[in-house]
Amino acid sequence: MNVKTLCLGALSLGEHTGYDIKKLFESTFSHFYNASFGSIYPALKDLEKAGLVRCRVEPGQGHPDRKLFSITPKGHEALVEELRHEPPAEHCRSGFLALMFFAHLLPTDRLRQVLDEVEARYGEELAYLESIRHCPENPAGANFTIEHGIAVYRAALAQIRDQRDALLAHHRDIPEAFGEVLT
Amino acid sequence: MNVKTLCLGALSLGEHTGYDIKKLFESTFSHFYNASFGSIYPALKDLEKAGLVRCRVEPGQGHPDRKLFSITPKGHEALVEELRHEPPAEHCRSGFLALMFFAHLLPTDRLRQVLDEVEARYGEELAYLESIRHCPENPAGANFTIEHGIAVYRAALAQIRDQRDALLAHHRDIPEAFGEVLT
DNA sequence: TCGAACATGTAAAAGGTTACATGATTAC
DNA sequence: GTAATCATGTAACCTTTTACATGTTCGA
Repeated sequence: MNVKTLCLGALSLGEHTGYDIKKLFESTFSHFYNASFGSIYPALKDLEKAGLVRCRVEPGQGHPDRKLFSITPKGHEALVEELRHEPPAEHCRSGFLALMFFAHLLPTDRLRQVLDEVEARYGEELAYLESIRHCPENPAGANFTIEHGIAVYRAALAQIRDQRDALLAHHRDIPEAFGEVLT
Repeated sequence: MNVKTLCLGALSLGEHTGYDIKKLFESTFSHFYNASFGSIYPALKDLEKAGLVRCRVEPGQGHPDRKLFSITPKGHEALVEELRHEPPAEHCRSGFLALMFFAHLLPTDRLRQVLDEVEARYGEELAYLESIRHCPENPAGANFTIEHGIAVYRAALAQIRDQRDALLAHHRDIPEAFGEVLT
């Protein structure tokens, strides 16, 4: 799965600008995919060159012309074909868990700060997903991803809240200097 | 967080070869980070050049010499410093949820196959994490990441098992051809 | 008046994967 | 005899991020 396919997928939902698609990545897609302008705009350009999307220009008022992209029949076919063969692979890299793995190397304050930050972030993501769930106009698959996100964030938050106090209580600050102990 | 920092972290646990570190990524780290040989070996080389790790060569029996890397005091300092400043960012891209979002574009058989595949994979990951939990020699942080993984996989599996039948029951195969409906 | 939202785009760099090259040993 | 495990490494490629460039409108 890549940005190009997801842009095509976004356009299968209706006509959108690159800016709109960025907002989609930041909202509905945010718990399972991210993309920056630097990958979205070139993706749209490639898709247009390949004839999978077409573009209609709307004069801009005080900002660049809006380029409204829509999917073509060929694009729809290509999307269906890709979804049929794309393996459900996951590339999850959690800086949070990587940091936690080495908790014994962190100062206590820093450990607390990391836990606070992640708890707050997951809380926000969860609140957002809860605010958009049970939406009748969503296709069934979209609701599945929302429920999945809610289930996962709830479990993650519960685990963090459950373990944080014990973790902090047993935590010892590392000594300031190590000298040549490990030489 | 990147492969270089995690290699340094791996070596903070003891002397290891690049091959060992790869196995660590595939086991203990697998639910929050992945890395291939193509990134591990160059990372180790860079770390050695920077004086953060050193290398001891053990003659190989029927295979290339084993290069045993260990962290230097300077490397330990650099690791602690990086962990202190690295933000707990996450880059999770789930091909599974991306596919599910567009479930209405998938043939029913394919949808079932995706669900089966992911359920099996999560089940294996969960079983693995459950097999290594409560290990006394693990640092507290490592156990935190294991418990976190267990909580998240359990929730994910429960959600999939809870929704899959309803999802499949209401699913309609897409028509074979679209023609010019969207033109 | 200051920042956020709207809107597009490029170029360089970072980071990593995939595929390749090599080859012995061990377990089934 | 065939596949997996052990063991290292490179090079080309791919994808994506980051930083930059530009400029208006609207709300606090």
